[in-house]
Amino acid sequence: MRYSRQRELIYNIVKGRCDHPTADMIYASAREIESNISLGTVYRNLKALAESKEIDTLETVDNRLHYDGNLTAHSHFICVNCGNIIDLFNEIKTPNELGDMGLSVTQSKCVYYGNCNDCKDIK
Amino acid sequence: MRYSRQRELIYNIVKGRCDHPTADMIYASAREIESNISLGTVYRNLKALAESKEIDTLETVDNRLHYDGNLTAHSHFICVNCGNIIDLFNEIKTPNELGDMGLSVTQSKCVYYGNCNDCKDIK
DNA sequence: ATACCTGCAAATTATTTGCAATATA
DNA sequence: TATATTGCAAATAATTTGCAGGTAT
Repeated sequence: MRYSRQRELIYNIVKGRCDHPTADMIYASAREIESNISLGTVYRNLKALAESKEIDTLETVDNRLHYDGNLTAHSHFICVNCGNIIDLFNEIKTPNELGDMGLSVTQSKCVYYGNCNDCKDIK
Repeated sequence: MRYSRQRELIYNIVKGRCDHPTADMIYASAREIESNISLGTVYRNLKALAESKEIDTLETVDNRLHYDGNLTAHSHFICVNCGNIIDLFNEIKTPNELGDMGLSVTQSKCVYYGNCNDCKDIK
């Protein structure tokens, strides 16, 4: 991967914020600094950065991909009312522990990724 | 919600299969029985059934919403190579336990849903 | 009879891609 | 110089929606 000013900007934006922005949010931020950066470039670089594991992705019910600059292991709480996404560090897991933070959990979804038995030897 | 033959069909399709079909897969199944059911009807009813908690949704990296007829608490394993989605029951959680099933875990994503502090009193 | 629900097709939204020009190594 | 990357605009893919007619209660 060759260096590009645009990719570095996008990387820094994602790394520098604590919310979990979508591509268009990152595009808006980027244009404040690089006024003619294109949306295609933002999408292309977000995808490249995610593939090279420099940033992480978060899939939500709103059907838009969210990006996360924090690569340390953590979970997320998503408010079904306002859509706010809250980071959960320190192995906070039980509904009771989350309740103590003011978060009433109604549902949880846990997804593991990796290679299944059939694809064990591939890549 | 009023009864409709189409919704009952869609509901039965989602409940009756163990994979985690997308809207177009459900549409294809539905058309085998109800040959002129429309894609819009499938989308509308899947959304309605998910909102009324009769079926569940599963968000994946492929950016298509998957549906799950199994409402019992369980997690999922998604193969990053073939995209196959495997149900994980019985509180199987650690990478070691998953390894024993032939699943090599490289990543996990856990998302909790509910109301945040600001939205506590809403609905 | 009153809405809810449908099929259809067009609209919307998110994301991807082809291309000619530009920038990096 | 070779080719990765860009901006732009058009294409694609998933999902939603407006509407006129059909259907459940």
